[in-house]
Amino acid sequence: MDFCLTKPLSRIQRENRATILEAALDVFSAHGFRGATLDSIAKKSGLSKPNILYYFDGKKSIHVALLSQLLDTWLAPLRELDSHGDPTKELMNYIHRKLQMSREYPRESRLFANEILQGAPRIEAFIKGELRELVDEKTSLIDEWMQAGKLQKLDPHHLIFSIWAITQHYADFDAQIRMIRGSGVKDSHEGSVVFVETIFRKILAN
Amino acid sequence: MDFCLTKPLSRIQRENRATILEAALDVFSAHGFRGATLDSIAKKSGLSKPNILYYFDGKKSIHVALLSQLLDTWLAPLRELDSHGDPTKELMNYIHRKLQMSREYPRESRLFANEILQGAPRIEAFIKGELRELVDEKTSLIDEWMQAGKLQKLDPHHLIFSIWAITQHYADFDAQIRMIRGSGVKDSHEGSVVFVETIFRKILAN
DNA sequence: TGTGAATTTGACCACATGATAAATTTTAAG
DNA sequence: CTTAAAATTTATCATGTGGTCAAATTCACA
Repeated sequence: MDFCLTKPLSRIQRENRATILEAALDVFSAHGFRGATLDSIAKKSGLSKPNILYYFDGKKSIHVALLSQLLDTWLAPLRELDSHGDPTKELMNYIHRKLQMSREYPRESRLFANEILQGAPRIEAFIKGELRELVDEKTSLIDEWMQAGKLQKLDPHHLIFSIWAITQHYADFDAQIRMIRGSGVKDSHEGSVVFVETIFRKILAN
Repeated sequence: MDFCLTKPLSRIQRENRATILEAALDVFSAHGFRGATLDSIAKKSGLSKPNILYYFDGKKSIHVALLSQLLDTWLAPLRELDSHGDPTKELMNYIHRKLQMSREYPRESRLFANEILQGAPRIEAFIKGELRELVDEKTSLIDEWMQAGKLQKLDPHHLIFSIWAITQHYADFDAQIRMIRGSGVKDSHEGSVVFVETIFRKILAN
């Protein structure tokens, strides 16, 4: 069994698929695709290995399900960049939402990072298609704002890359950050919000 | 055989160990530790699998050799941050060198990223020790500069993290960047240098 | 409660992969 | 050249892992 276009899922199907995906997200984000094993997913989910393969067509199928689930939510914040809003406010809002996603969904961020690190073999079509289109659209908008003198003139592609870089860094390199700052830091999240807010306001200011 | 503290290496030993490490860097950086196989390293290096195990104690041993080789060069730029130099110039120089390393050694960057993504299991001691000490030292220096009014006041830890985030992003997420910008970009490197230079000058300006 | 469908399990299998041993070839010093 | 050490290969092993299958169990509904 796998995705089912014809029949609605039963209660058990919905619950168990969700359980499996939850466990798989843990395992894939922590060990990468090759490092993840069906056994570890089975153990973490509390289901037997054959039972997992009853709900998904295979290891790849679970991975794909996780990725496509992720990609949907990944695009949302950028999509909401509104051409009618105030440029700085719109971009700062985007940055905040991206940072928030890194905090709330670090596993998803690492899953994505793992995939890109390895050359994005399984989501190449998505990046070259949907994502690229969206980025093209939004960089055009940002460029208009810049040409209109409402933002500092910069390469809008690099601006977006830098937003991704910094916000995702807090999720992807969390282990390093924690080891370097040690336990002597009170509110690690608030500090990053303030810092990111500060530097991007400066970067965008005309 | 593995590292040899007692005897100097023969010519063949030096050459073959270098050949193996070169091939292994390709494989480990592209597929992560678990995704890398001795067979693929053997194939890429042109040596037989048992021959590889004649030069290294095992897969782990090759990986450790690569990491420790990497960590040495990784610290160098930050170490050179000079307390007697001009603060802005020193930091901009550090940023440039870090960006240059991402361009010249993208495989090393990805090897490192892979390791951190998975919780840095093999270099925890290095990060909590040597790296953390160095970062503490340099953040203190940067903080002095800030308190002396020579730089914009910011959390120096976050400043360093943001430098790492942006510079390494160009190596680690290269696949994504290329797919999004497509083939219609002439000098992709020069653009990133200009952008990074611009935003960090602004960030640091008082 | 009875019945067929849905779900779960235990026992496997085939293959990839890290690693070893012994035999063979190559290297280099005398 | 000789010859012992170094280097390389062939054959092989043990284990982990993705995946299958038929039997057993549970579930949902009349």
